[in-house]
Amino acid sequence: MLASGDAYECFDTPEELEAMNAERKAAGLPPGYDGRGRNLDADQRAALAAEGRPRTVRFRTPDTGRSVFTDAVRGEVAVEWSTISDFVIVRSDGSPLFFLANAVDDVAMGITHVIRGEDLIDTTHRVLAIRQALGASEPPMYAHLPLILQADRAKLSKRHGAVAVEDFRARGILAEALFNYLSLLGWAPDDDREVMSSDEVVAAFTLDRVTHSAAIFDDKKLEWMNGEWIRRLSLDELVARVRPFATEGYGDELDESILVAGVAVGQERASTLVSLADQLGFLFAGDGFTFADEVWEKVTAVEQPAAVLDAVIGHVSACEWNPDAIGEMRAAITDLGLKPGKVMKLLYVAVEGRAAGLPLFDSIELLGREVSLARLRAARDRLA
RNA sequence: GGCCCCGUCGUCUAGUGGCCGAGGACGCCGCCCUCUCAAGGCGGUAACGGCAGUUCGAAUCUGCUCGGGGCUACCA
Repeated sequence: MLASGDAYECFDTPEELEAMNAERKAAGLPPGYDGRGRNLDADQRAALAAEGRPRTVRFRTPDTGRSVFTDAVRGEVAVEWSTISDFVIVRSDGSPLFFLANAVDDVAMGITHVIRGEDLIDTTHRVLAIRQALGASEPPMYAHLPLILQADRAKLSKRHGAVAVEDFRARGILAEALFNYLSLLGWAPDDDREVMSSDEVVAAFTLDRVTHSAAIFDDKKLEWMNGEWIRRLSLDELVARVRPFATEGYGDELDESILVAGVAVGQERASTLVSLADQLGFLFAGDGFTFADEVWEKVTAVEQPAAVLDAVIGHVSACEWNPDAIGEMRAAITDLGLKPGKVMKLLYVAVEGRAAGLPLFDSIELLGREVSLARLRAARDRLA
């Protein structure tokens, strides 16, 4: 490109370029290279190089005409060459800039389709010009996808929120859900489907249905979708996904049957693996079990809390051992003239340590009669 | 500042001149179910940025305007 004149050597110092842009700004001109190094002859270049000045290579952009390419999602995209000044393609340390590397790499690898973010749409003109100067034929098909923005409409950045897949994984988001959610940002199938597997998305995807405007990332919808996927997983699969979080929180020696049973109960409503694992805590607390102090006052501020606990203790110590039979405790509560729903939170705190968690009757069954009674009695003692 | 891209409910979107007095989903609100709730059921709230024009007819076409984003580096 140097030989053909498509590119030329420059010897400007950073200070000079800075001064040039300051001047242009002061004169009301847009920033950009003024082409001062364009017409140096060989002797001048040699002299400047001899001075020890930094050497860069700039691409010579046309002074007139337009650059046009057809984007698979946006159609024809054009820009006047006069608005693009000569740009650097080789740094003073000899390394190539993105535009050059991009063009060369795509040509070398025979790339046929370039599908990327809309933030690169303007650079396409430069890359295309370099390809042409390189003598490459048949430019690839370009498709620029809309950007994903944060709630404040700013570009998603590492400084705000989770943007790395590891962060989503750590939050207990399933890969299936993240893929599914992301695929629906800037694209939609021609029917009403939303919860789709990657195979279904791949089968339905076409570039012409890609949206044109940027999309804002909605965590709420992601979590909803994650819940949908948690419900779709087989129990074995879900247990495998939850296990790491459970062992991290409750130790490596977890009772497998309890874990499986707990996950089965939690699968119905959980929205993330983390929240599901979190709800399992009371099953593995052992002697370290404690009530949530912050809610104790509130849940005990009901009618006859002591009588309720006594009645439930009585029922649990004698009933058959299955959720339905354990659930008969409601009758015992009703006998006291109380509505079960009104005092149930007290029992949740007593058994699970918190006012809301896995369904109580299943939880008591999993915990076993002995442990359940011990916890109920501990709550009763604390009341007194 | 210049250039480029974009503009339908709070959010993701369907919609390509009449089927739209705008559909779905998340969220939110209410009710129901109910042992808590994060699940489920039912219902509701809520949008074509604005102004001109083209047309018998515009969310859909054109212009202007306003708004948002991107690029404009010896970042990628």
